[in-house]
Amino acid sequence: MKPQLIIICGPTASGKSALAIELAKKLDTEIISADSMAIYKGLDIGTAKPTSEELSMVKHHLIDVCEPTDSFSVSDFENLSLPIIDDLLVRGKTPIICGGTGFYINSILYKLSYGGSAGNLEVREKYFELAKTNGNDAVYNELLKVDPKATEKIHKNDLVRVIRALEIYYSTGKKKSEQNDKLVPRYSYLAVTPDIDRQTLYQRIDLRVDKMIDNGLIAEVKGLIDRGIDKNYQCMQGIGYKETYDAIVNDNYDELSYLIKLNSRHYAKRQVTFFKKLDGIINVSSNPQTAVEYVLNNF
RNA sequence: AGGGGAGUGGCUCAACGGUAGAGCAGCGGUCUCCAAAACCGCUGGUUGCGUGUUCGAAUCGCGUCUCCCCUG
Repeated sequence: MKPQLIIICGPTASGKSALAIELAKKLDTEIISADSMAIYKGLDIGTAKPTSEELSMVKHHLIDVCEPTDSFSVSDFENLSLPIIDDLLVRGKTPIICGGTGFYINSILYKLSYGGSAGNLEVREKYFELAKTNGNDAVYNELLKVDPKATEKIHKNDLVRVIRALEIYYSTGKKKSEQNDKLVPRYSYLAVTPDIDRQTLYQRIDLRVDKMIDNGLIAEVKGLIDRGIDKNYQCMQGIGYKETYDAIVNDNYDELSYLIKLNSRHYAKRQVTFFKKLDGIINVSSNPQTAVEYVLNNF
């Protein structure tokens, strides 16, 4: 029985895209990008988007779907990706999900309730303010009052999650800890990740970052700044973007390359950790040709 | 060559007589609407080398090596 989806995930610079494109050509299908930064128009160099040539060879979805001024969240991703997947399935094609944002991939695989509410900016701001004036513990104590059980799984310093739990409570009247989602995949899938040793991966990251800078990353970020995009916009949180933004503002580029490489390494490490837990994930060769063969044989 | 300063974990530094601490890096992990985000944990050092003083030295003395600055 053929799996419904092929998932290609893994750390940044591991060769996911090349594998996805090769595979899509062989299977005559389309790619759905699961990348929280490639969704933005105008963020091209720093996100290592597929080239226009690659994009013309294989249809890619969920790249360049919003403006740099937009906010975007998992549920946006979920809402956009599911119909595309279903459409491809109806057309008899196997969707290839390719990306490094594990959280987004999870939103395809599992029907999660996400607390049943979107981000509540009012509550969010209020408690961030409280944290600033009275410390993280003060916010944590608030959560202890309304949803003590949620507190067991959230570290008190993890402000984002502590506050999110509060948002859920004050938006819906229900507790985050009462969510009982069953983690049953919506689709059957074959998930693979390129197998690269850490040292090689880091070398590839370094090379890629050098290339980004050579290819005009700074000019790209300057262009965004000229359009009024500042650090408060979500897209400016992307690795490569936030560091370049600071360098431009401070007019000091001494550590730019180092910082982007460093943050990319940390990110890659988190990705590796995240994808380890993906049920049934299979390590495949980091050589695209070999990996393609493997997938075709097991598909 | 003379004078001065510095040598502590991969890096930057702390401790200045009571048998070494931190930040960063590195490694591991968490993840249910900001996820390229946010957060947690762990491993590294017989303090350049030798010798002396002392109950006790990274800390003081002497010697030696290396680096930096100043003078020539």
